[in-house]
Amino acid sequence: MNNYDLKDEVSDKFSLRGRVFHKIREDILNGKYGENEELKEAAIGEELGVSRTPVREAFRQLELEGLLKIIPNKGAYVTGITMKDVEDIYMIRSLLEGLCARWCTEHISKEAMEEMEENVYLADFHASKGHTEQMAELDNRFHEIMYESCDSKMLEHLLKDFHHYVYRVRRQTLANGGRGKTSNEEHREIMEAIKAKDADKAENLANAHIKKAYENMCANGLSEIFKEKE
Amino acid sequence: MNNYDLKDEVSDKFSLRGRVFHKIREDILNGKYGENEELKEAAIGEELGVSRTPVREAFRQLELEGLLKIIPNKGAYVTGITMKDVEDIYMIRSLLEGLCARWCTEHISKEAMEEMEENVYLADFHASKGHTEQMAELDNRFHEIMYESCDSKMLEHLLKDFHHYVYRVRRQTLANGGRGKTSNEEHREIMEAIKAKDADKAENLANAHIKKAYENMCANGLSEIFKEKE
DNA sequence: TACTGTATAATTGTATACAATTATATGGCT
DNA sequence: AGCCATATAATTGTATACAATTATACAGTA
Repeated sequence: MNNYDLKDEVSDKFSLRGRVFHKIREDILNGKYGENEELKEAAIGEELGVSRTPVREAFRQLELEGLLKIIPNKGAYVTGITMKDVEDIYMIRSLLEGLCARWCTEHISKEAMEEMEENVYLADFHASKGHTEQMAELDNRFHEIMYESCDSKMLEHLLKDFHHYVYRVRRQTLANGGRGKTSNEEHREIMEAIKAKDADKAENLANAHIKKAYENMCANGLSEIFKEKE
Repeated sequence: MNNYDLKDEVSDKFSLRGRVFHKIREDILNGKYGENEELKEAAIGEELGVSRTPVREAFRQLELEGLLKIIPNKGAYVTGITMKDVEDIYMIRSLLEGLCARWCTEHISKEAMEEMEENVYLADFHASKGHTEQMAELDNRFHEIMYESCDSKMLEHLLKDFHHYVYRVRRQTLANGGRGKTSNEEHREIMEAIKAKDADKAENLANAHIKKAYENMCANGLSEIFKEKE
């Protein structure tokens, strides 16, 4: 079980529709379908061994996620994700993670605060050992704790969406650079600001944290991922 | 034709599914269905004179919009929108409109800039005449110009979503207070900052503009709308 | 009465059939 | 040849039929 399947709550993995939804989304995000490619209900259904009905429902959901563009009576076309989209998302995320850190400072529970501290200490340990897999898990969890502790369903939902949307890109670049250690230093600072109830500081730090993450991504071959398509 | 039906691009109004989607959404936002009420596919379909198929598709979309919660094999339940949601959205929007104004400053076209100027001058005129209907239209359009000129599909989409999401609430409170005039003063300042290529100023002004709009909403009976439900 | 298991009904999930729309191919015309 | 109209095929939109799951009612038992 990984932490990235944030949409499971809404589109269960076990119904046909849910499985189709997840499958097509992965295929789009992994580049199986190219930009502007037309997806045919019957073809997808046959490939997955289901009828058109669940495929259609999945299409409608993917449209609202922005991954498909459906033209009535015509077809469904892959929207994909561009380098500019990634940049925009990170700038938007930067602001929203800042707000999230602020609200977190005001609303975080004792238990969540403790998990956050634990997270930072544990990540410190894994960083020293070079455990990249665990580092990635802990990084995700750190942000998730923030999302869940800001006491805003709206903001939580938004940030989780973004987080997932750039998952594929992150996965590629996280492996490369050895940002794990410095990233966790930033987590520690954010955590301490929250603990000290310094909302302004927490906001600014979280803000900067995302921007640095983006800069690091760029430095570590974000353009490589897109070079074949753009 | 009003400017609020921003989802028309994605769920056309003329297919059955599109009509069902819009109808149910309106009914939820207008309070026809209460919080946590269960919506049955067959009942809705019968009421609208269509089969379950388009109803199901509409349900799946409404789930992703956050207006329905679908429990597999069980049912669809109305989520609704709370006062806290509105507050959160306005705080989030405040940040994002700021970013939008910044990007606008960097990317707006000559034509859009001109339309924006025109918008402000025209609104000035209608404000002096007390034409609230036209003022509302121009207010919407002002923000839409910004959204469309920030050169970011991501941000544009997000802001249009939020804008629509609080439509019902805005409609109720816009009529009350005579904020039209002061609101347009703020528009003018934002417009001039964009024209002067002062991104920092544009961002700060747009930021404050949304916060003031929210404060005005609260002062003009936001709580009245929710009093029967919360 | 309270509880439980089972049968029945209601509801959602999926597949299929048919209608409407759009794309493609064919043939005649200039 | 190039163009247009028409026929044909392919694809999406909707309705219906059936399967699977969940809720409800009821009888039997302690």
